[in-house]
Parts: sequence; C-alpha cells; structure tokens
Amino acid sequence: MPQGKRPTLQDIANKVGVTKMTVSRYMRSPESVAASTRKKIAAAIETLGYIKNRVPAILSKSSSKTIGVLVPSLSNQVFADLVQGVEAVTGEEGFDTLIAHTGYSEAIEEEKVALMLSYQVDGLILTETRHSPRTLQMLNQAGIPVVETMELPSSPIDMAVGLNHEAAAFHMVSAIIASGKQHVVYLAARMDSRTLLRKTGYEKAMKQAGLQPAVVATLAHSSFTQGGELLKEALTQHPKTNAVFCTNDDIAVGVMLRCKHLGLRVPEDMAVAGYNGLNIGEAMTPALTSVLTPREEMGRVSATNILQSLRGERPATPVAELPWSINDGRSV
Amino acid sequence: MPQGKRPTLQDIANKVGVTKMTVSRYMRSPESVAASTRKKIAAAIETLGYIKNRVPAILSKSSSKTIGVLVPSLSNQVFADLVQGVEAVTGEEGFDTLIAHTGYSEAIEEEKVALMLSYQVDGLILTETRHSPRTLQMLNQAGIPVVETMELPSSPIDMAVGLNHEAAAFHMVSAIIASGKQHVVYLAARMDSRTLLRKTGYEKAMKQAGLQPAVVATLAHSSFTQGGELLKEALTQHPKTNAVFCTNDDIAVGVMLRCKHLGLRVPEDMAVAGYNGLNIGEAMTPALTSVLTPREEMGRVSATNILQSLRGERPATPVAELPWSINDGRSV
DNA sequence: TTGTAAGCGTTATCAA
DNA sequence: TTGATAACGCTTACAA
Repeated sequence: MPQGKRPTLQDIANKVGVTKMTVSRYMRSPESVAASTRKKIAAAIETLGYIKNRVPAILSKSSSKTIGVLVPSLSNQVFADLVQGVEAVTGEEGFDTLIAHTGYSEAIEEEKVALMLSYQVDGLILTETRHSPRTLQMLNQAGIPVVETMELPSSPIDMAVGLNHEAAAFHMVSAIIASGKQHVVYLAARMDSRTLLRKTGYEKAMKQAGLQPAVVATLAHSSFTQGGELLKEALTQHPKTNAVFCTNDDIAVGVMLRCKHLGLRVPEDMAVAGYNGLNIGEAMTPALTSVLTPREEMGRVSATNILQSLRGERPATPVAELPWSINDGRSV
Repeated sequence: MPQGKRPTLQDIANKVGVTKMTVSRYMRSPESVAASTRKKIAAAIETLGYIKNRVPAILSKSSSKTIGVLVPSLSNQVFADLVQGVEAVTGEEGFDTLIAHTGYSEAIEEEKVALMLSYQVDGLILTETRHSPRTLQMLNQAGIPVVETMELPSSPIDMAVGLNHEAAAFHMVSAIIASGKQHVVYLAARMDSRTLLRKTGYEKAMKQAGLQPAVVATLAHSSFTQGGELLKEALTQHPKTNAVFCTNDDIAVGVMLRCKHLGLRVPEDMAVAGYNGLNIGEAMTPALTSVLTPREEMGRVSATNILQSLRGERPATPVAELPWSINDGRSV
C-alpha cells in the first residue's frame, strides 16, 4: 500500500525545531544532545515512526556494516549451520548479514555477487570454489575480504576455511573395507566439486586396498528417493555390491530405506556410509555411520577472518583446515 | 584484501574524455550514445572493471528494484520452494530478491524487517502472521506492499496468500478416523502459528467424531529424532494410541522409523500422517500419507501481488486462499 | 550544545 | 548526441 513517503531526519528536525544534524547526533548518541531536546526528538521519532535509512551512509562511507553470504541451497541443514556460525560472530560485532543462494550455478553466483557488491557489502563468504571469470574480476576489483568456505580451493581468491573432503572420504572408505566389505560402490549426485573430492578419496582408498572403484552417479539433485534409485542402479551394474559410500546423508538414508524394502540387512548385507552427520541419520535403525563436518565452526572462522581483515589485522589462519570425524553409527 | 577503491562512472568518463552523464546513459541504453563513444566506453569499463553501484540510485529514487523475503528457517524445503516461486516471478521482471531468516522469532523478524527497509526494498514477503508492534509500525510507515504468506492472517497487514491449514488438518484427521482408528494423537513441535492452526483442525475432527483429542507437544524444533521422542511420549501418556497426525513430515518420518524399531506395523498398528508432502515421505515404505501444500505457487502469487501493487494495479486477489490436497500415501 | 557546508555516486531534467 | 546542474538523506569536519 504505497502511501506517504517515509519520514527523514529533516522531518523530525522540522517538527522539533532543530536542524537534522542534531537529530542525527541524537540517533547515534542521545547523551550528546540537551536533555530537553532529547525528549522532544524522541517524541517526534515516535509519532512519525522514523526508520533509519542506511543508504546515504553507505553512499558516503561506502561501507555498509554488512557481510554477504552465498550458499548453494536454502533447504540444506549444512548451509543453515554455516550461516548460523557466521551470524553468531557478525551479530556480536554489529554487522548484518545478507544471504543469497546460487542453486549450485556459477552463472547465478555471478549475478548474486554483483547484487551483493552493488549493495556495498563489506565482505563476502562463498561456498563454492569454482567461479566464473567475471565473478573473479568483480571480486578482485571490489577489494573486499572474501572467504571461500566448505572446502579448500587449490588457489584461494583471498582466504579460505574448509576441510579435507578427500581425506575424510578416504578414511571412511578404508573403514568400510576394513570391516570386511570388498564391493564398495560410491553413490554420487549433482557432481559439485565436493562430491568430486569425495570421489577421489574413495578411489584412492579402493586402489590402496587393491579393489576396483565403481561409481554410480546422477546429475540430478540429491534426495531421499534418488538414494533409492542409485542403489537400484548400483545393484544392477554391480550385483556383488555389499557396501555403499554415499556423497551425503540424504542419499544414504534413501539407500537404507530401500534396503529395508528389499529385505537387505544393514550392515550385514549392505554397509551404508553417509556424509555430514545430519539428524535424520540418528533417527535411523541402525544409526547411520557418517562423516561429521564442522559447519557452524566453519561459519564462525569465516566470519572472524572477514572481520579481522576489515580491521586491518592479518587473520592468524587465512587458509584454515578444520578437522572432521566419523560418528559412531552402526550402519557399517 | 582492501585495496584501491572501486572505479566510478567518473573514472570511466575521465578515461574516455566525456562526462559521467554520457557513461551513465551508456550503462542503461548503449544505443543512446554515439557509436564511437560507445566503443571507447565499453573498453574503459572492461579495463577498469567497473561494477555498478546501485546505492546512489536507491538514494535518489528511493526504489531499489528489490523485493525482500523473510523466512523462518534456511533448512526447510518448504521455504526453499516458496522462495523459488518468488524468484521465478521477480526475476522475470528484473527485480532482485533479498533473503533473511527469522528463526521463528518475532524479535529477529523485527530486526530483519528494519534491515530490509533500511535497504529500501520495494516490497516485502513475510511468512509469519504474528508481528511485534514495532514491526507493524515500521511496515505501516514504510508504505510498501507487503504480503503475508504460508497462512491466512485474520487481519492482514496488506495482502495475504495462504491456505486453510485448519481445514486441511480437519480433513486429514477425519480420514484417519474414517479408516477405523479411534485413538488419534496430534504430535506437535515448536508451536508456531501454523502448528496451532493444525491443532485446531485436529481437535474439531476429533470432537465431531465424538472422540477425545490428545496432544503431545514439545517446544523444541522439529526433527526426525524428535518425532521418535514424541511417539514414545504419546505411547506413555496414551497407551491405546493407534494413529498419529504429525504437524510436519519430519516428525512423521521420525515416528515411522521409531515404529519399525518398536516392531509396530504402519498403518495396521499405527497410522501415521504428515504434513507438506516432502520427498523423504515418498522414500518411506509405506509411503507417507501427507497434506500437499502449494509452496511454490504461494511464492509465485505473493510476488505477483507485490509487483502488481508496485505498478499501481489492484491485485485480483489481495487475499488469496490456495488449495491443498492429500497425497496417495499408504501410511494411514 | 547546536549549526553550516560539503560530499558520497548516480539519475532526472533541462539546455546546448 | 552530449553536458551542466540539482537532488536523494545522511555523516564528517569545522564553526559558532
């Protein structure tokens, strides 16, 4: 319902009979204006319903006290945890957070980076390591601190906070093999860079054990039903399959549900391992064995690095590798 | 890595030997400048790596061509679908979308509304119907179109797009009763307003059938493990329970998993109904019976209403009630 | 304690 | 086809 335009500092000043400068002072430190003026300004703000407009300040200082976060998806607990970590740190320092999502697309990432920069964010947290040339150019031009997180890029734009997905996958697959399974298949979806890093770890573990790697993948988004489909495909292509390492917990849970449907016991007939350690895995019987990733911590460290950079300090670990672990599930 | 400041239109103008006005024109409609100038400007933009700064335009026109969307959570497919619907419409019309999350908190909603307004969004889409007094005052003052979505508030701020959760719950519960179950318990979490609407529908259905309503609730967030806990609690408080209507699919799936663990057959020993029709329900055996909600469509209609308002048109349905349905699951 | 003036980067308007 | 000027709302620096 567009109606009258929003009140400005000038409107308040007119009403009170001072200049907007006095009102501006009141907004930032009420003690700095006379007690009597203070009361009148407070009253005027109340009646007019003044809302601070931060655009002029951004324009003149070209700083917005805002950090942008780009996530691939809005429906993944993994990124929600990351954002929570970021906001825990930024909130304390009086910074706001702007969120946008890329749908795992480089082109959309480029759009969103432009959007964020056009809003003059002071720093940017990205969750992908592959970027379009124009994205890289914009980030370089913008000259703001940038953190790439969730994984460690081979050549970071600026700073990075991640974990060694390849090593985590290697260890998980080695554990599966150590449990006595020989026919381990990697189930992958979407084929984003983290999925590929896990694939590499899987393949190394298989080769080290003298086993033949077998990957069953889809370009589709991962989902629970997709997990069931991938298991079906794996059993068709590799009938001896008796273990699967899944690129994430959604796939893994889909596999477990399908196993029950097919009468396959987990882990006896089919060992199942996931990745991320989401809540759904804990609700399964047996509990899903999964790689635990420090999402919130990654968010926290990313934000800390950004804020340190903005203060002109040199972050202790501009490239930080955080630890992962494997939970005590029973599905392997 | 803060370095040189970003190039402005003036920098490009200096390099080319025209005024910034000409460059500004080029940015918006390249045909409006002479072909020779055009080429020189294009080259300068390329070398300097100019990034558009939209802050000044927002300042002078106090319009940002941006729509804000406030969702409760970043890890819920329901809201991801909503946003997708919104962006499908706004994207077509050249509007950008800013997303923030409230964690189901009125106080955080207030903060985020202020953030969005301070960035001069042209319209706002909210997913809650309860708002703090200050939020209401700010929205009223801002004078921008506002849509409340996901449910229908009794007195909308401006426009609304939702569905009748009470009726949907009523029908689902009636169907459970019709299937022969008498001891139907409602499992609730987080107790947000939609959870309460479903509770009302549940209670009406029970009373109409001459049955005693029984609610087992937690204030905690819903999760799969929480579903298991709630079932346990229901069976303790109401040992005869042979059906549960769950406030969402996460709870429902948690219940089904726990049922398997306990050796309860679904639906024979325990009928289970969910809400939202998420993918995980389809992966269950039997498939989860659930209420299908038109999330993406709600997003689309919400955005359409906002854009129509901005054009000064009167939306055909400022308050739109969208249809729901029940899937053909087998868990009831 | 309060006021004045200038400036942030863009665009609308009017002029050349 | 291009330019000059003013304006958007706030803050910084300086003045009273």
